[in-house]
Amino acid sequence: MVDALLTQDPYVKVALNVPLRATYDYKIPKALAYRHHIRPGMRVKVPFGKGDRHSIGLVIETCSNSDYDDAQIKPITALLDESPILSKELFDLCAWAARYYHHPVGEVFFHALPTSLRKGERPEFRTETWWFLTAEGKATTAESLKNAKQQKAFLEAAQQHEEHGLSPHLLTVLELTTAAAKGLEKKGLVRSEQRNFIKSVETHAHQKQVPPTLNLEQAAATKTILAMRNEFGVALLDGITGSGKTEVFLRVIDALLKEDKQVLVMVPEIGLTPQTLRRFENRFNTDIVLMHSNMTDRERLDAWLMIEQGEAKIIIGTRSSVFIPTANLGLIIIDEEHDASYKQHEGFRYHARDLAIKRAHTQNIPVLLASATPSYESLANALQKRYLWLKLRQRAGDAELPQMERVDLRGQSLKQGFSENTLERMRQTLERKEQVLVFLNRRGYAPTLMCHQCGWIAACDHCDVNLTVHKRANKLHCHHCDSHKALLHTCPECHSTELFTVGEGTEQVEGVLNQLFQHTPVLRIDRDSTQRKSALTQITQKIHEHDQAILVGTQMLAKGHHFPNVTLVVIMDADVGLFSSDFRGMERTAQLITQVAGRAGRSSKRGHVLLQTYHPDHTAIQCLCQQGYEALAMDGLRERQQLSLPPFYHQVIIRAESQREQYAMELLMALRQALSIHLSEDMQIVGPYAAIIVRKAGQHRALLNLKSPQRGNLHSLIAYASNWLELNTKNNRIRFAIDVDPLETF
DNA sequence: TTATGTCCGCTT
DNA sequence: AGCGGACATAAT
Repeated sequence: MVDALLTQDPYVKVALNVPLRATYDYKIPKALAYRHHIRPGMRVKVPFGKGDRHSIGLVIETCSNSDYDDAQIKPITALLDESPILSKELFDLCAWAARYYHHPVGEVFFHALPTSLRKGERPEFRTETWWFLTAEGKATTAESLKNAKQQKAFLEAAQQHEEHGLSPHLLTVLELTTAAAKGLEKKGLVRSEQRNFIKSVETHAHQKQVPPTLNLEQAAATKTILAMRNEFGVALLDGITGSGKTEVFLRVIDALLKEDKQVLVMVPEIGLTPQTLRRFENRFNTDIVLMHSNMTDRERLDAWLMIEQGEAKIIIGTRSSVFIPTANLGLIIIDEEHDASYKQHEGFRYHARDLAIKRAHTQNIPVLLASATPSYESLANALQKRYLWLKLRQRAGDAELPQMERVDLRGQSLKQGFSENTLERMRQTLERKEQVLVFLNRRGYAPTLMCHQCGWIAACDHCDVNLTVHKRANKLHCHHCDSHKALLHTCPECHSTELFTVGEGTEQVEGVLNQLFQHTPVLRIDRDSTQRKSALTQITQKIHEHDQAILVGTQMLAKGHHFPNVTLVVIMDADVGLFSSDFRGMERTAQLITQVAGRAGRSSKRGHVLLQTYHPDHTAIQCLCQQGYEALAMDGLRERQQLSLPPFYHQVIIRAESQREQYAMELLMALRQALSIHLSEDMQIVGPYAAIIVRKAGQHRALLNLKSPQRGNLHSLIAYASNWLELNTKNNRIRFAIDVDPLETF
């Protein structure tokens, strides 16, 4: 019997890219089994759903039997990979993540792949056409082609580049046409060859920078990190703004490159990648690959392959790059590790920092977390000696940390949000030909549009929020669901034309400052002013052109930018987040203020920070101004411990949403009931409660909060809950999401 | 009466 | 997710 030779199991469990927790069994056609050995991590095309629809799936395991009746099991249509597309390591990481985050496996696996591979394309580089001289072409003089100018030029070039051939890149540089090439090919003088596209072979001609001298702290940190390079470990590089963390990265990377290892550098968002990229390119003579959501599918696949095959040694990427396959990874760096954008807050709600640590653990390599304002989680780990705590408390060069001053707004008459005192300080700064940075974390013109006659307020039709006025765009914009409508000039309720705005956003402040400082350029940096591609670069350029300038912006300003001539930072409203209902409000505010403050005085001139506040005596504001972020964080951690909050307690939030008002809440009440008999002593259930913004994008939202000091019990409870939810949400169009280690609890 | 909309349930 | 089938509602 030929079949006896078959060692392959007859069935496979396949994960599909659908929000379903189940995997599906298929049989392996004999013809396929004879020729290929199907293993976990390979992609297959399978029939799925009604009609003759097909989906791409990933093989989870092969098995000798199935719970299903053989007759019901359909055969695989095609095998798409000869070897697993996901390495064992990444496969295990995804499987672990699916379990940890209680998310459907298929979606997790497919999230780890670039879009083109999700669709079933082959994992191959883009190819490009190169042109080479033939023996005949070598013997022919270009002069003999005097009638065909283009061909003559082409042949000359081909002869000049006989050794390496002509790349498409060279063709454009030398202004040669493919038409000419094809003409010569017919004459047998040149031939073409399809070659793998490897990232444009731009020789980075600029001179490699000479590394600056490290100060003692930097040198010590570098040494310590290098000492842990051959095994798993987490180091927290806790360096104040301007302390030269990046320089430490560069030194460590340099050492690893010499050992031919790869380094993954994660950054919070795309905005930071070009800047980081430049800094790295100026130092290293190696291909650096970027990975972020603004790239095309093709670019992403090429980048993915470059890393997988070890062609590129350094990758700079956002959240999703934690899943990139590597040939020889030696270190993961997570810059601005406190940043909330490492956590995906939709669909598969993973935290890239936490997954990076998990990944490093299984690959036995170190992780470097870096921040001037570490998350309370990481600080707790550092305090408990789970992470190595490396502190940089000196600014690089002769720069000093800026002085933080409170500006008491109580009883002051304000000029469009500025106190007279603040304005005077701004004037003085500008007179010294220095720059002022004004921070206001609210974009648009004003957060409210109100009717003077009847008190009507412009609200979103789909969410329980007010609409933000955007004057320049002449729109009312919902910052929660992105819907917008034309700016109104008459009240829809009482038809009065006396509509007025309440509060200020960056757009308004920009206008105000233009009025107040007519001879000073005012530059706004927020999501609206930087939407166009390269707009941010243009603005940054302008900032560097002028010595005197005012920058106005939102938290975009807080993220890693270097403005050497800014010596005064004005924080317009330091009280936002002081009385937040979210327990992380204070942490966030402190991080934001500290980061923005850190933009001041980065060169030799001392910087100053003005915090406008109505609560100058608030302990947090006082602590931040006088003792700094670390002291405030230590207080915060003590408080978290007393109140049984993260990182001492672990949380899982179950969110439910439904078009109908009460459905989500009722579902969660029933769930709470169902869970109550499975509760162990140390577990708490809070809720269900309505989300702070109950209705968002037309959906009514409720939450159930589960807490426990121990992960184990919590996870089995969630596993039960997720099953229960799958069974109980089928028929009433309620959608649910499980959020493990949530960053937002409302 | 037929065309169009909405909800439900199923995928191996 | 994405689709078809069942049922309900609106137009002809």
